[in-house]
Amino acid sequence: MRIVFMGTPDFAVPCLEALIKDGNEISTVFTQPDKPKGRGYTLTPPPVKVCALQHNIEVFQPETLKDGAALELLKKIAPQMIVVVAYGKILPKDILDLPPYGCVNVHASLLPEYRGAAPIQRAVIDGKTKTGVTAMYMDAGLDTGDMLMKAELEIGENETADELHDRLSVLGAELIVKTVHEAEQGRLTREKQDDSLSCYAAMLTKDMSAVDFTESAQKVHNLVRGLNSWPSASAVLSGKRIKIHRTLVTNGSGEPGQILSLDPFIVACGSGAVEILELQPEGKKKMSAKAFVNGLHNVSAAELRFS
RNA sequence: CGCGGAGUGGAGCAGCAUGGUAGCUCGUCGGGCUCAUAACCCGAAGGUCGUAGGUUCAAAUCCUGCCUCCGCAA
Repeated sequence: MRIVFMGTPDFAVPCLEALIKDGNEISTVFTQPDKPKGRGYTLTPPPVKVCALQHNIEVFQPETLKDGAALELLKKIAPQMIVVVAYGKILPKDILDLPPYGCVNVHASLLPEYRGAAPIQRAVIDGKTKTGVTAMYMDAGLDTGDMLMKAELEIGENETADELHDRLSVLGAELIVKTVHEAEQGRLTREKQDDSLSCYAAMLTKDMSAVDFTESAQKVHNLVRGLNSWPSASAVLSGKRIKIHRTLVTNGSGEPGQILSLDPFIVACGSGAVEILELQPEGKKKMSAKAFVNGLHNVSAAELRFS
């Protein structure tokens, strides 16, 4: 099938690669403009662009799709289908209506749950045990179009959002290839989303990264997992800011934030306790809790505390 | 030149303002104790202190350039 692909971050790359490998004709990829990133504000191309260029596919990075230039270009290409995976821009109606096989989107949740920007992380933070990917026709709303196909998977009890992200992106790649096949055969069926079951997964911000140890151990653990590896859960330990990368739920009780033991490194929560496995002091590399404790000089558990 | 922290045996740190003996907690290896052990005791190996210059009788420590890693911010 002749497809125009639109996507931006890592999550979209396996989908693009799978569609290429499947033999579809992809002459053009749309992705977000390069943006300044990291220390020194280096202009960085989005992962989808890097992938597309490796396959000698033409890349367009319009600031907006609304000024007609994008529509004109698309009319010239005349794709049979437009596949959109985490592109990050709203497609205007005249583009949505252009391809005969429609505009198909892959979303990293079991819709109608977790519409929006951060479905993977929100599912982990909420302690969900199951999630998946959904292929759907796009309409004017945000992730509100009719659903076509889904694939599910279980979330591990200690799985991080990053790990889940990687698994879902592979699952999404399989799903979009299947969806394209089914579309070619004319076998797709639409299913309307039940809006009453929907919820919105808003974008993550650094404001949410602070761990509240008065919460239950399970909630703390879920936040740590869900915010890994960005923006990361963080807390202040005896005046120093640290990121908390990996935890386990364990037994123990004490004042929330109190250090119950150094080896293993255990912190009391509102109910239960979490063992911190991996952390990162500000300005330092990520390290095991064991290594962190080794670096403390004659400090006892009682002298440390999360505030 | 966006702001800031840091490079010291395999890991995490101290030492640096007041230059002069390589330190701490672990890990590793050997031995001991023990029914046994991740526990305890004894012993050992392992570092040109990121790199290139400079100052000095003498530099991990003071000065300059470069490389690398990380936090913030985006």
